[in-house]
Amino acid sequence: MNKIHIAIVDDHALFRDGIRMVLNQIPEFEVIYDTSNGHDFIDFIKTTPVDIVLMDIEMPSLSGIETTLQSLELKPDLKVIALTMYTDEMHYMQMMKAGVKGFILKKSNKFQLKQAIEEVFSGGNCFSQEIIQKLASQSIGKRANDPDQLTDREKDVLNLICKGLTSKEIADKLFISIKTVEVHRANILRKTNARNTAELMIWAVKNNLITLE
Amino acid sequence: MNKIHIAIVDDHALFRDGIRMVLNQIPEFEVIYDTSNGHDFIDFIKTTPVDIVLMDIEMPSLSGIETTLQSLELKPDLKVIALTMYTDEMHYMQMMKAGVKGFILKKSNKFQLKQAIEEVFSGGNCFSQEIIQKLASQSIGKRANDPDQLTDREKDVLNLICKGLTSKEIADKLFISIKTVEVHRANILRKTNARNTAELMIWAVKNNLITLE
DNA sequence: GCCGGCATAGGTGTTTATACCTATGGTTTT
DNA sequence: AAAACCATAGGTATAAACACCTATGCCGGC
Repeated sequence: MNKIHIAIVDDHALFRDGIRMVLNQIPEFEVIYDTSNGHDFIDFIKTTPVDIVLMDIEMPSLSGIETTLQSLELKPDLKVIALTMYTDEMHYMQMMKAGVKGFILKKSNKFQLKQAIEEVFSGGNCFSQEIIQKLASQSIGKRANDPDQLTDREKDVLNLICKGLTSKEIADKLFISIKTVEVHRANILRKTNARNTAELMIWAVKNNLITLE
Repeated sequence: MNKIHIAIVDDHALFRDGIRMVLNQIPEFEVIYDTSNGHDFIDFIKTTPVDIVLMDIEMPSLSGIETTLQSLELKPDLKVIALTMYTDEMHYMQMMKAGVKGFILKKSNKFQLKQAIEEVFSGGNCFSQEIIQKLASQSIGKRANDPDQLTDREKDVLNLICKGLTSKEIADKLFISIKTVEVHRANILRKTNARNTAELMIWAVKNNLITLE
């Protein structure tokens, strides 16, 4: 029987070691590679086929989103499952857009992980219940109030603002000019009637556009 | 030979499973208990002796700090090692004050973890290099006086900041100079390791010092 | 009585955010 | 095709936040 070949990309070494052992304990799985950064992973898949990748979203240097995009450009059949700590709409949307086949929260247990990998390997999707419910409740909450809708790009910027990034850092992350970020900021403030970053964050939390946990 | 009995308290099940396997692989270690929450752990140690506890700091409901305090009240000889994802001065100070014997970053590797456990078990301390350097650079010029938590006045200012007031508005509201508010702001930022208002609000929410709803 | 922590406040910078403005290329809608 | 909207980006300001400095009066512990 052919084992499912799994790679792990996560900057937390302890977590990586742990997942590796958990998965290797399951007969049909074999972790063939793990690394702390996206660059190494991109190099790796150039030479070695991989069935499933468990990809951390929050990583320094090359983010999980960027790594996924570049990986799928090289190997369009690669099945990427995003590992995330939080339930965060922006990450979710970006990763979906990037082409991941599923999400797993780090607080899931090994049975859920096993199920997710099997599901995705056999061609399906896997999105954790909590994330789906959260998204659902958010889209309901959105229709209820707020006449001034933010555009997709504005939501991207809003999310990064609420993570504590400066305009410069947001510009670098989104590969756009700081001036563009400032325009988005100004438009967001106008639409939300917020006077500054703090009021903006309050608005964002109250309108369920971001999560602070 | 007597094995070192280890317990793990962390709300991320996958991480817990992983660490458990990593540690059980090492002959002199034995993970005898793991749980996702502090309450269960407190109950557990009432009946069962434990040598080392790996304690996650960021946990919902009962925090790692509270759990550590209550555990040490019950079992003063318990050796607690804090597991943390971030490098945040307030957390270190609070955990140190609570009586932990060491810190380990989640991005450490298993060798560092093994070393840390052995060191603490044999009566020593273990504070990861990165944390020590960070603390050292922050406490240059300071005395042995531990800057533990926010003062009452700082909490007043923090609350108003998180309500969206500017420094000027806070000054007017508290009948003090804007310069004083700015000093408080700076001290709060230093103590919380936040770089700006957004990061400060994230910290405040995570530490239950403010509510946004 | 001394010392440390705290709240107060001023000085002097740099960096970041915010407020306006114009402008262009690309979609989508009408 | 024209209109409306969006993302992009530059210019020119001011306002606010942040960094690092000194200093003083008050209060509580030793």
